Amino acid sequence: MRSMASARTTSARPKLGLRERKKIQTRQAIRRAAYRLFTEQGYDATPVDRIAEAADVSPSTVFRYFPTKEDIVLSDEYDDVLLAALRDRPLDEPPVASLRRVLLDLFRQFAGDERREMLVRLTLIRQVPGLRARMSESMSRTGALLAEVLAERSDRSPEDFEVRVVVGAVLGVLQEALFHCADQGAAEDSALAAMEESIDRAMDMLSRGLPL
Amino acid sequence: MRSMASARTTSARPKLGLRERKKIQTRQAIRRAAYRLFTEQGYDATPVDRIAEAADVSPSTVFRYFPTKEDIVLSDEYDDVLLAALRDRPLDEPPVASLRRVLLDLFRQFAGDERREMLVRLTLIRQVPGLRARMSESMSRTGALLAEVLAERSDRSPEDFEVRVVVGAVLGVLQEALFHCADQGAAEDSALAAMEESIDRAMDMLSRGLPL
DNA sequence: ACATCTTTTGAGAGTTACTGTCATTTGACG
DNA sequence: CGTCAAATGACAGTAACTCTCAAAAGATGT
Repeated sequence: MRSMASARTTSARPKLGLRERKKIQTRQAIRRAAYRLFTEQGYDATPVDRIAEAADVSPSTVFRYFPTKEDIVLSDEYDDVLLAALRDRPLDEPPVASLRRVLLDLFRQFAGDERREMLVRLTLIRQVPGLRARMSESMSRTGALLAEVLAERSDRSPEDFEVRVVVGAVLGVLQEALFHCADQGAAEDSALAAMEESIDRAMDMLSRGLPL
Repeated sequence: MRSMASARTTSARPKLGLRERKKIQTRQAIRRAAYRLFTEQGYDATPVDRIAEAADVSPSTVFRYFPTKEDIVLSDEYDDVLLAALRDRPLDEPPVASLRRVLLDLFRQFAGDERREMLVRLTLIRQVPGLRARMSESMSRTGALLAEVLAERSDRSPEDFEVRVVVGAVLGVLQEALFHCADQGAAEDSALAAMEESIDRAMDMLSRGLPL
């Protein structure tokens, strides 16, 4: 019935069995229904049962696809992209520079539909404390992965303190930039551009040192 | 029945009515019972009902004192101390330096009992994902408060981007330092000392810039 | 086209973290 | 000691999960 948006996300192989295709469909159906209900009536006000109903699946199925209600909003597949991109940076590039590039590239890759969805997600996360909390955690989980790659690239132990500090700082700053944008510009397109700029500025501050 | 530990925490006024004293007592009773059960059988494995039982209060009462189970582990009163201390720093001191001082002073003030409790808390937080998540959030909440004070001190708007970036970086780094220590040294006293040093090093990196 | 095997789904029962209400208890105070 | 306000406990209800098991549906070989 619908086939537009999945083209780029399903980039891997067009050779998918009916089973796999259906899985992707249900996943999207659940997410769409959820986003719609969340924006209409609010996150807390929409029980999972109603989402299931709207997506025309059983509650069990919803929980099979998303272990928690929060995951419906939070789960994404950017980690792998990020890690791969980081590995591709030249080895002599300073880590903060690499991180900056990789993050900015990621944001720029978002197509129109993805952008709009991203804004919905961000405002939801902004408003619901539970989502904020879990997002911070998933970011620091991503951070641990990034730190591993960085450590590997500079021949350090995976738990090297300095690497972790760098990543911690970058992510702390990133989150701040993200929320800063979500705060001001719920205003469509400009918001994303502003976000890129914010990230850029923040990273500059980090590599120059924080005098302020 | 018990009155030893509350001496320093109750520093404000010894003029407490029986009511207030009992409130403090129950609060401590609940927390102690919870910590004991958590370390004995694990956080997820101990329902609130059992905590209530062990603390000899009703489940309702537990929820009255701690809105969520997570709050039993996470709630503390350091924010006010931190903010007050930050306000007391000389105005010409660079913000990162102020933050460093204020944070280190806080850690140094901890007495023996408080230190041990702190370690229990940290390892719990480390192990339980839900606690990790909510801790990140409460830290960024604290961050917002710190940012306000810093902005005020340098005549900026409370949402000033640079201030938020600075605070974001400092807190990101702080969390990393905290977890780093909790990771390695569950080893009693040395852990806290190591923590102070970690914070110190991390802050140094921040103000010098992140070249690595 | 059919039989079989595997994966996905739905139904239902159970647990637990909360929320709200209301009657009872208990410290505060004149 | 009586009265008022605050703290407590008992209870009912909701919603997010978890587990189990049987039915439905896609994959696979003949």
